[in-house]
Amino acid sequence: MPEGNVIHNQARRLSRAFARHVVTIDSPQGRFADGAALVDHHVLTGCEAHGKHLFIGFDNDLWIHVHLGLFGKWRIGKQPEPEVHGQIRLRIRGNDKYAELRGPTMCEVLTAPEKVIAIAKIGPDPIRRDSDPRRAWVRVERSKAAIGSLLMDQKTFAGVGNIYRAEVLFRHGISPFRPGQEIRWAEFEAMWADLVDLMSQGTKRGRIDTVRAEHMPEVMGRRARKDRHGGEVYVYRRAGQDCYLCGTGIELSDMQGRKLYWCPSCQPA
DNA sequence: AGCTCATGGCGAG
DNA sequence: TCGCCCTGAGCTG
Repeated sequence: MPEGNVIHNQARRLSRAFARHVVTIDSPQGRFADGAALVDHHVLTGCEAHGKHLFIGFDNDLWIHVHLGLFGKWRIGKQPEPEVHGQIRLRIRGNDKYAELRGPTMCEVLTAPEKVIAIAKIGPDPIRRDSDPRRAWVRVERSKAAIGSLLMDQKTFAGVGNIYRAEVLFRHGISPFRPGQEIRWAEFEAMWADLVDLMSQGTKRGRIDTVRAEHMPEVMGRRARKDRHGGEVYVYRRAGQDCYLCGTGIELSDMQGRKLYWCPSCQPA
């Protein structure tokens, strides 16, 4: 259940495990058998992440394009690999490592031009140094849609998901319901810079932490014991609990079918 | 054992 | 905007 930081992390791990190796590619489940045959026994040249999209390159100029969706998962480990169990869409085997992909929304083979087109459809990704935030700004600046919705729009902010959306809005005191048109350049610029920092940190750590150092003592003292997603956050999945900073109850509503968390007092309309 | 929910996105209407 | 796809963990009973 990944946001962009996780995909970038996986791209690095896959590159480290397989780049420059001749690899065996197959599909134990069978649903990717045709695609696997196109790149099997080729040299894996490297992996790239663009937002939540992962591209795995081969020396015959073909790419595997993977999107995990909500349920997809990679498992990467050292040989010997465990016995196959469950539905493995794609398996990669090198000299000493293996990787298994389960449950992706998308797993297909693209030619190099098709890969260029796929990337062009994605907006700027805060984790990539080559991203141009002005591409996001022009979409925000002229949109009547809520900023909470724009942050989840992959053509505007590639790689941002439900946690970073909620947390970056909280950190900047911005209501999720404010239209893009009413966001000022300074606010946008600050949020973008913050996403670059938070998501890059998230890539290294493999978890999403958004609580500022000066608030940690307060948060650690009052947070609920059980929260599965793993990092320290201000509002995500904290509906009904008190805001760590002002004590107001964290609100929950539905925005385009996704859960949205915010503090009505720290993020006034 | 069965149900619900999850860091997503697509296509039909 | 809704339903649907995909899988696994964490509940309930």
